[in-house]
Amino acid sequence: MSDAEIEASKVCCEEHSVFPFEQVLSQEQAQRMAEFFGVLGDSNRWRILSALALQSMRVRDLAAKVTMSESAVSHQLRILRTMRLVRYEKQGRNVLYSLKDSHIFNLYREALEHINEPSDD
Amino acid sequence: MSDAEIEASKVCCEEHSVFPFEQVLSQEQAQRMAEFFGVLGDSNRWRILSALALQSMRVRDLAAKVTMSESAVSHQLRILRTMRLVRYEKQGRNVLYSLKDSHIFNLYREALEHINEPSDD
DNA sequence: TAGATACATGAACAGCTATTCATGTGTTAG
DNA sequence: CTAACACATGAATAGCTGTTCATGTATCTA
Repeated sequence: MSDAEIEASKVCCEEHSVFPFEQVLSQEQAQRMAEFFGVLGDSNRWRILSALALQSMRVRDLAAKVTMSESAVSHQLRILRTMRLVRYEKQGRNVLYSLKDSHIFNLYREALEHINEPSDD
Repeated sequence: MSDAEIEASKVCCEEHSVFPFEQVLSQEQAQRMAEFFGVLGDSNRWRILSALALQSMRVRDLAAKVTMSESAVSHQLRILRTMRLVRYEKQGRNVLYSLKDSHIFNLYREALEHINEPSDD
């Protein structure tokens, strides 16, 4: 491992405690955050995302997997697509949906860590 | 930097791509996630959190800072307290609120990274 | 071409949420 | 003790959200 790589690793880790706020978020910034996290504020969307994390799927199979109507799933996928959380790929009359990137994993783990943290009161 | 520290750095960084889902989230797991992220799905709560990130504050000052009524802020702080995102500290007839841990920073940065990511369509 | 299949979408409605307003509780100052 | 202050909280209401149901569009099959 080169000195440069070691430095890179160090920065990578320290990055997690970099203070991200310089002032109170503006209405617009706060709104953008809220819209994004709001999408993650629905249990059925989490079931859909976790299903797609395991395997890319058609709408029909996805609906069966998470026990929702195809219509409901389709509506939700539209929202997830708007937030660029899932990828859309038309294949004949089917549509294959898949997870777009790994940010959702990091968010999930971070949240889980927070939820499982001891009370400390 | 010792070899051990270098290894630690490496693990820290690689951790970010560890696959967290073994199967579709259960209704209960999904519900827990949704409840947590739902709290982050409100722009006023983000403004409150960002204000507290800059400085611990009384309810009254916080309300002024984010231009909300004291009552509205108090209601929101209750929700943030339930999710253990803020710390409550009574000081006479004032109450000092502060950010509880740094998870919120990581979530914020992760979200921002996602939001700012190029479309790639 | 006709019918079936896969998915999307608009409207409507039920349930949830965040604010306001009124009021309650505990603390400090006069 | 009394008034003012800081904050919390319950009820009510307006606005938002997610589902269902009906319908639309595109694709494949017979």
